[in-house]
Amino acid sequence: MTAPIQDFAVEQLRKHGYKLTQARWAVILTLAESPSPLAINDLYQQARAHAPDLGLVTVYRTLEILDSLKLVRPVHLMEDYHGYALATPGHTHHVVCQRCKSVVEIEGCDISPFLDRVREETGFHITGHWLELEGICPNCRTKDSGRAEPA
Amino acid sequence: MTAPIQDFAVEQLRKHGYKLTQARWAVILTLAESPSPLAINDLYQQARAHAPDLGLVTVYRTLEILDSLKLVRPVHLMEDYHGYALATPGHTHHVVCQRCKSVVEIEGCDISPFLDRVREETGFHITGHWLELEGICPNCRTKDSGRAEPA
DNA sequence: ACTCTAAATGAAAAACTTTTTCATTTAGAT
DNA sequence: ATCTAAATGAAAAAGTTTTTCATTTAGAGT
Repeated sequence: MTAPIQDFAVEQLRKHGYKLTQARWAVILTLAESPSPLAINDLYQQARAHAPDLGLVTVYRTLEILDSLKLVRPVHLMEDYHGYALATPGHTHHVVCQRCKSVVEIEGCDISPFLDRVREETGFHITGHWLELEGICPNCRTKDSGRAEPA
Repeated sequence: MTAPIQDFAVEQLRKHGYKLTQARWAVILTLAESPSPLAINDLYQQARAHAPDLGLVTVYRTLEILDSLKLVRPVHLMEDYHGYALATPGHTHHVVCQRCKSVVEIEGCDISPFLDRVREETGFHITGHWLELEGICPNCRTKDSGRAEPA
């Protein structure tokens, strides 16, 4: 079993000289526990379960740090929703379930044939990409028209 | 030579029963003329060159319509910037130049080998994706450390 | 275990963004 | 030219994010 993702986040935080405060722990834990990306306000609400007098400002500030350390990644959906999910370091992507909004992180991705084509057609030198996938998770697929609303 | 992209937008607007007002024309033209995706406020400022007493509210409202008709697409960059670019219908992506922020639309994309892998690994049934590419455009590449700042 | 201090916090205010409301104007059908 | 529903801009309201500042806290040094 690999180390929980929140441990990595905490380790990195420390490594970069940030203190591990209750507020930060609450935010990290909430993100780690959440099956789906959390919009800032939801993150705030849920994190208060772990740290009752957490302030919204602190959530902003913590996300800012986590983002700068690449420990969290914004997840945009095709429709409206926009939230954050914890991410392991390196180049990863997320698949989000349309129905229940749960996210799964995907390591690596090989879309080089496509990138080659773009390079040829546009003359751009491609330096990076951002890919988000949307689908239906196995769970929602079986329980076909079942429940499965997230918090 | 294919029809200018703004003509298509106007045609669609009409087809859906929207009036072609000065304000809307200014917004569409500004987007069409812009080499790079425009954040809402920049769009507003620039569009006022075509319609001096345009209001910001109208820019919001126009974008809302254009978005609902899929005539415009939000473009997120890895770093901060977030703006809108006119898009032809159907499934397309954008490549954005890191240096000068110019965008080029890319038609079609075949990343199915990758999608197959994700399907296998996660069990998700993939229904859609959102891909954005970042790179250096031919222009910025040749004029190596040259200028090339957009508006 | 206790002390100390820079870093972090929450509350309030300020700044900024987006949406709503409403009286006036305009596109375009007749 | 006339008419009317749709669209507009200005102002207000609602919502989001950032700044400021006095208080609290993590954790290094003792």
